[in-house]
Amino acid sequence: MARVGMTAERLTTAAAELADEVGFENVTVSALARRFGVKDASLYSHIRNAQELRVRVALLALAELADRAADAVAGRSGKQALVAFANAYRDYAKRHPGRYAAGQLRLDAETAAASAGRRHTEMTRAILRGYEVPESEQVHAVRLLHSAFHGYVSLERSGGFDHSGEIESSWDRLLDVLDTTLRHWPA
Amino acid sequence: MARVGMTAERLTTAAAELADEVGFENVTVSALARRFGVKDASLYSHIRNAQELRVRVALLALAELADRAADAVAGRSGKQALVAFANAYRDYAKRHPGRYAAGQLRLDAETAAASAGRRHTEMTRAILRGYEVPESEQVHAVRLLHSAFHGYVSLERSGGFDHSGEIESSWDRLLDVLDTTLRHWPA
DNA sequence: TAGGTTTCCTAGAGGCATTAGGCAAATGAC
DNA sequence: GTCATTTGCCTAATGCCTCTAGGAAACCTA
Repeated sequence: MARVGMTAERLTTAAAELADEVGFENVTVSALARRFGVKDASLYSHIRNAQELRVRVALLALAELADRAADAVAGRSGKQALVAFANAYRDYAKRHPGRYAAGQLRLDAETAAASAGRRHTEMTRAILRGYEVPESEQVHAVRLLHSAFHGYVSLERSGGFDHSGEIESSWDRLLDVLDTTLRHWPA
Repeated sequence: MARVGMTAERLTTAAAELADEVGFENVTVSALARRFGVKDASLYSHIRNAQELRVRVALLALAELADRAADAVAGRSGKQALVAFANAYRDYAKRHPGRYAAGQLRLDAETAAASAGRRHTEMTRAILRGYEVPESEQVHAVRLLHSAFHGYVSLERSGGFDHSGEIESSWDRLLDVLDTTLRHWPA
């Protein structure tokens, strides 16, 4: 039986692509096997189980998002950096809905610690350098920003904003308001 | 064959309870059938399919959350109302993780319009009465609040805050900051 | 080339979702 | 109470998904 050259990395990449096409929840060992023209059982030479596949896609998504955000933020500071980061974040979610969803997977502590997730935090801290948020408040400011971005994108994706339109202007206003809030961080 | 008295409502309630126990994604027709001591196929006398079951649990969760929030907000205004609403929201998510997850299900436009989702929006608008956010900006302010609350709860649930502690103080600061932001809503 | 390792397959088991038809309980009409 | 109709549960079956174990062939190394 000729080998098709599957590797865990190839499977992961294909699963990520499939996630964007059919939704992360519909990425299955069976669907992936069909994509490679092999039988389901063949995949277990490369991945332990379906959960490992999901975790791999999640890690890939977190890394991609961090790269995109880093590119967008490079050379910018203050409001420009904030807006660039936020737009990279939302843009990624819109272009790669399945990967974005994968990035929300709950990971075990060890895996999470090794993921690109901490790069997101570091980048956000770097953005805060353009503002005068006290050191003791930085963890709170980081969480406010991540909550607002993720919350907006999440509600947008689940249709929470479908009835009232103005989605783009709400996003722009959100960024304005957050910028102002950071510039006048309350004591 | 004696009847166990299943109805769509009873199935929905049981599914919601099961969601909180094992996670919304693990609520299946099979698991529910086991809970009632009947065979899987018997449930189809009462529900059309698994998707209908999920939608029903989603609607139940949205309604419960709206009731909780309404109770919490009653008789309060300004920052107190904001904090009460937000705390009801997060509290519900913590006590009923499975139901909360169900509430995020993407619904078709008709179902969404008939759901308790709009009550959330109305309540938030009522909270804004305690602030001087211009009418034209209210949709943006509502979305900022919902994004922040949902984002925080969501990231908390998926372990995004596990590495740095201070989760309660970050929440309290978030509410302070949002209150201040509303009081000085930027033009 | 020989031998060891790895990858693909088959077979199978168990879980999940759903349909169709049968039988008995429950309900409604007289 | 009797009878007809409706409804709810079951069985049987189909198809999809996940995963294990063992076998055959491809691949790699010495």
